[in-house]
Amino acid sequence: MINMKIVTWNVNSVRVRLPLIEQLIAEENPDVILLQETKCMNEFFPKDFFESHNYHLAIHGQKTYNGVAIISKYPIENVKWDLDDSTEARYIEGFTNGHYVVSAYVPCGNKSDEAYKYKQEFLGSIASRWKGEESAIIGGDFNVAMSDDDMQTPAKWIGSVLCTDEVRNGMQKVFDAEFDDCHEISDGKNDFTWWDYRRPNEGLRIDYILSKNVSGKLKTLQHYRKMERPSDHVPVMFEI
DNA sequence: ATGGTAGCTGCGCTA
Repeated sequence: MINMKIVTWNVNSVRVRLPLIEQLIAEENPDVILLQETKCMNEFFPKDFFESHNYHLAIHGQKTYNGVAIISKYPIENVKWDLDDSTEARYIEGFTNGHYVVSAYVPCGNKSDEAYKYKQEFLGSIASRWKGEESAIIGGDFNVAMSDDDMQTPAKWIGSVLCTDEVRNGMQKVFDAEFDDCHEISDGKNDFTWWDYRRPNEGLRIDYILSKNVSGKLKTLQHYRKMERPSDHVPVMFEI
């Protein structure tokens, strides 16, 4: 029996993506939606839209860049976004319908040496935050492809900050905090979650839903890539 | 071969 549906989605602007978010709600009726790259300050977040669909909100926005949110059919308690002392809005956690949930937007890390360093620190901070907790569900854009199976064209990505040994080790620290990658490859390398708008045949799996002490089934909603004005990421859904 | 697109912003930055 399914008792909870959780979707994570890097929408690349929540306001531009509202029509597709509305379709997601109509098709899947998720209990929880974890958003990344909302790209707007809290005062401009489309609260009325979500509330009219009977959702509660916990938002952590920022002008132009980043921005994360937890959208839930249930009240959201113990909301926190101070994972570290950064001014970048990349993290939010809350407790809803009996579960700790997290929406995380890990830095890409290709902007500068500092950004790359911060990517490692950010992954370490997530691992530290949840290491001792009994149960949690983290959805997000981790900007890490863990293996060649997560890459449509591995040779094109050699040396990329999305798949260096260092960032893979950083991501491994999160797994080592007793999180499971719920993903199962069904029929080959076909479960990518992101494509650069300029390179439509070089997909990567960099969006994950990780859980500890919660079992469920993961599904990548590929058809959201073929719609009008798609995000560069597709939604990933976890059914408990 | 080092381009290309998208979003937000304001003629550049980030991905």
